Amino acid sequence: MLKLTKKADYGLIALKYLAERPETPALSAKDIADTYGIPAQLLAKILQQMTKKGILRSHAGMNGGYALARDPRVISAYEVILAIDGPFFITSCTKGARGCELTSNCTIKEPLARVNETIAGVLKSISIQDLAESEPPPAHGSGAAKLVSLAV
Amino acid sequence: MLKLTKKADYGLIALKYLAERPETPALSAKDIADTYGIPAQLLAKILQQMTKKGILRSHAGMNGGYALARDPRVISAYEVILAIDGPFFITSCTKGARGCELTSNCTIKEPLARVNETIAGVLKSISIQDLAESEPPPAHGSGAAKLVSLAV
DNA sequence: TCAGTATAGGACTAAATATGTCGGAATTTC
DNA sequence: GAAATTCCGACATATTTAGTCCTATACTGA
Ligand code: SF4
Ligand code: SF4
Repeated sequence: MLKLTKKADYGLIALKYLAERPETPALSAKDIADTYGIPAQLLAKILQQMTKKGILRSHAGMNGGYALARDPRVISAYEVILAIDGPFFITSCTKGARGCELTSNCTIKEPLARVNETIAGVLKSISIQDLAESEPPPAHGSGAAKLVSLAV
Repeated sequence: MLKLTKKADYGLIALKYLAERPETPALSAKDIADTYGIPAQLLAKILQQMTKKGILRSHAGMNGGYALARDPRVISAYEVILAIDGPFFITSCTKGARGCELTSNCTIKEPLARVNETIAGVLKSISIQDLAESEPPPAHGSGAAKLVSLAV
């Protein structure tokens, strides 16, 4: 419940890895997978999905691989999760077609939709750059503090 | 991914329903389940779990049922989710025993732990009372605005 | 005291989702 | 042309979620 999929997790790891190596022209899925012990074929698919969504650039052939398509500061965690796992909803109802049958008479749908927006906002406020920068565990509040407004 | 379980959903619905009827001494699981078309036995278990965690009071026998154990203002959505679905973690690693094998050399674990705390904070800031009050869809920002500090 | 109503809880099944694998085709470099 | 690599769909497996069944226990009121 309310858990990130490993695919999204893997995707974030890979992006962070790429963000930390801006000089390298490209890294193959296998390279990254081996570094972290992630199943190579699975990671390959994840990178492909991100490529389709414009987060990565890909290049086939020898010395090919993937590179960030944009500055890591303008790639949000939200965007990554969206690319890998599809639309982001904490409830089952908003999930397009076969949602929840209670949708019509459910009374907590609206409040939860706002919670959903808030969490999405949190995720949107985090960039790949933020992940890459937080290498040294900050003593206390060293990172940039962000304010998220929540209306319930 | 990052989706609330239906059990937590059902639990919140039931609590809201109870919060809106402070005068009634108790409502049975069946009553609530029938009102919303939720599987009765499933809801019963959910209510039992919340009773064990001290969110509800229960009473067997005729005219028995469940009632809020505390003021709805001091029951948070976080607490409810915790009672129903167990410890709240968006990542697999922090999940006690059989987590993720990457835990040792994973570089995004720490940042994600902070995201986890932020989301938990959002959930903690929402009370059952908030859910019950938001009945009339507010025009815009009618609800109490809350600020959540996020350090990445 | 007994019948009816309700909670309590274990064991189980079924459905859905997440995770990982296989096999092959297309692309690029050397 | 051979090796490295992305690309893509179909498949298989594992885990989680959702829901059911059955039985025991507790309380109420006639
Ligand atoms: S309709 Fe209500 S119960 Fe169904 S998924 Fe949406 S919020 Fe949850
Ligand atoms: S260790 Fe890293 S990859 Fe594994 S679950 Fe935690 S954050 Fe995700």
